[in-house]
Amino acid sequence: MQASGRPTIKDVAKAAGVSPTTVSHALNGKGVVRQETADRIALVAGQIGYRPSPIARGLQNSRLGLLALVIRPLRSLDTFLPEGVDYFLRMAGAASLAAMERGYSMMLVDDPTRPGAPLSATAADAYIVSEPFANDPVLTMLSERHIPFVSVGSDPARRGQFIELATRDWEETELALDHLAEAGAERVALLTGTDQNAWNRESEEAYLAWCERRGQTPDIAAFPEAEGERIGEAAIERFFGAATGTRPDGLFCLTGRHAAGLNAAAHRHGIRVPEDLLLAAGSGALQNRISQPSVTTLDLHPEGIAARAVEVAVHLAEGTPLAVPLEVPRATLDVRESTMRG
Amino acid sequence: MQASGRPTIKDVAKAAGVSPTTVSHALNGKGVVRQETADRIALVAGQIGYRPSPIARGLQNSRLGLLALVIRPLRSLDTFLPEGVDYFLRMAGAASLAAMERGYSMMLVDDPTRPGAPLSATAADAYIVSEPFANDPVLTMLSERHIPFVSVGSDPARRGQFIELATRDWEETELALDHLAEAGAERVALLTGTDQNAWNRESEEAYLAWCERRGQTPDIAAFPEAEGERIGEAAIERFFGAATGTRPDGLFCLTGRHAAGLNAAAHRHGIRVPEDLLLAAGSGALQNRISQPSVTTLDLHPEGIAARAVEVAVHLAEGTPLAVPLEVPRATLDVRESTMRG
DNA sequence: CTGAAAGCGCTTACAG
DNA sequence: CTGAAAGCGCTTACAG
Repeated sequence: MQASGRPTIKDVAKAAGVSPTTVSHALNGKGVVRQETADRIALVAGQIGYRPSPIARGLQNSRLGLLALVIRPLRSLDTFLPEGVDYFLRMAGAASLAAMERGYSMMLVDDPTRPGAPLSATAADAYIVSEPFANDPVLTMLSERHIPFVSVGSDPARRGQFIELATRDWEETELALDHLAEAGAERVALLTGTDQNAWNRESEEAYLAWCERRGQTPDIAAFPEAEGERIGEAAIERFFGAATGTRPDGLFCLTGRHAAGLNAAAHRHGIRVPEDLLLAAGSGALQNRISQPSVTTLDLHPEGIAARAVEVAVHLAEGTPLAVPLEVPRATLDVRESTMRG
Repeated sequence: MQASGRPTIKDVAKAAGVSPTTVSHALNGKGVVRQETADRIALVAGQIGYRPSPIARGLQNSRLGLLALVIRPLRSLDTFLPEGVDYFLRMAGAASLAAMERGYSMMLVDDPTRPGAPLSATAADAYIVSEPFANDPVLTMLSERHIPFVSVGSDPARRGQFIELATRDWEETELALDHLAEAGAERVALLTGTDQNAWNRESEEAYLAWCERRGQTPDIAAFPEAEGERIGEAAIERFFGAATGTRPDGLFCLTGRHAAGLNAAAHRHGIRVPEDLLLAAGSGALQNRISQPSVTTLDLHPEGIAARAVEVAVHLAEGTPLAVPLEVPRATLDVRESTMRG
């Protein structure tokens, strides 16, 4: 008996009058065991409630069939509530399913670098780190410990240093900006977040380049992701307040929650969407689909991203070569009322 | 060196010219090691990229600090998409956070009874099984293998046989039905799901008892959970079609997705909510909050349920007594336009 | 202060 | 067909 009271393979062996080796063989269908013996062992094992320890088994090849997903932005979002974090929830769910399909379990881990982190936090065979921050300590730690990982979106301070699933932040931003221009916007502003990740940084770079090409003066404001829809009033003040010079007639919000807040605040201030302001959001949330007016968003296809990330993680865990192209599926644009004039 | 190429404690010992024991002591701050030696060991360990194997460590006390959440209804929902499954996503997110706070990781597991299930699927220290089906094989398996678990909502065929967090399906149904009656409904119908779980069963029982008390003829229809909003037309036909005798003027839908579909379909058929039909849903989804008209829902407080379930699971994992009351927080009613006349 | 030995619960060559 | 032995990578009394 184990300390915890759980019967071990020895207990089964004793009870069945055989050796542990034979129990192992019988229960795993390996080696050669007389049918009669195998049956008896199975019976006895069932009777005394034996279950093989996955930990002891995992010790042989030091693999548990466990993947871990670390969604970094959740740190600053400070919530798992679904409003506006559709993207991450869809990603977590899809990643769990994709892992299951490949014979792995998926663990959601907050921050494995935390001092009090449980044993399991570092026990995964491979890690997926979504949207790491600049010089992200999680990547540093995984790298130092030689734990395989793939990041979704690069660490903006260490591009290309690790295995990363390239996101298409740049082209996605252009997709949205071009759409706003085609819809009739002359002066497009950018509302970004304050997290130091690739999504924010590259989108901003892409926006600046886009403005330069069009000969437009850039107009950027950053608000904390965690504020979500609450930024509405402040953002209206920033872009349309008395102190403002040229007002934008198009706005690209990098997050759906910011867009939702701005959409509602615009209505309160008599700024009509889409007549006065064409509005689009980077990562769509359910409320953007349902709001009045509904808001045009990018669909980044987090399910596709998750599936790809899991595929890579499994290859890393098993040490097989990465035949996979290290990029995510292309985003699509869901055009809605906020960018449809007339 | 390990087979996988990962350095082991022996490698560190060799490189530092000490015994594995001393390495263990030094790295874990146990025993007594001269500062000088400890420093050297730390340095060498860093250099060769040593990381202690959580699996080997876990073997000592056969605990990994890992909890698992099995959300049974996801099987039939067949999706992790957020629409209308707010409840489970909020639950999964909150459970992950609650686990982290208590020094555990949380694993989302599909079905540990599956033949191909990974080692990790059965490696958790304790399991939380949400809304088990009747005679749920997952509960049977966990029970047979003496793996600690708590079910959220009972297995309707085996009530009270296992450790379960009692849900308040009965009183929650009454809360919604009473509200519909107070709002002016004379003939309240019930739209339930087809899953064989406690939520569906007990709600139906509560509804029948409620009808009996009020002297009202019960009117129940069941539609598959997986159909979600697509049930709209069929449900309208069922309750308001030509073949229907007495039409209901109040309707309680057990799921938010069903309610959303019905709400939209009612509008298309000229059935006004709330004027002609008072509508309430059992487990609210975001779209119920945002739809036109918005729909009154119960808030089951999945975060509270998750926190409680994790608390119980941790006690089970650690073998400490359950001082916790085995019941979930009381649901509240979010009254919205669909039940507000005038 | 340091290390040899036993042990955690399994699996796997290998010998009988 | 069955079992003794070694080993997976650690930790932990215990002896020196």
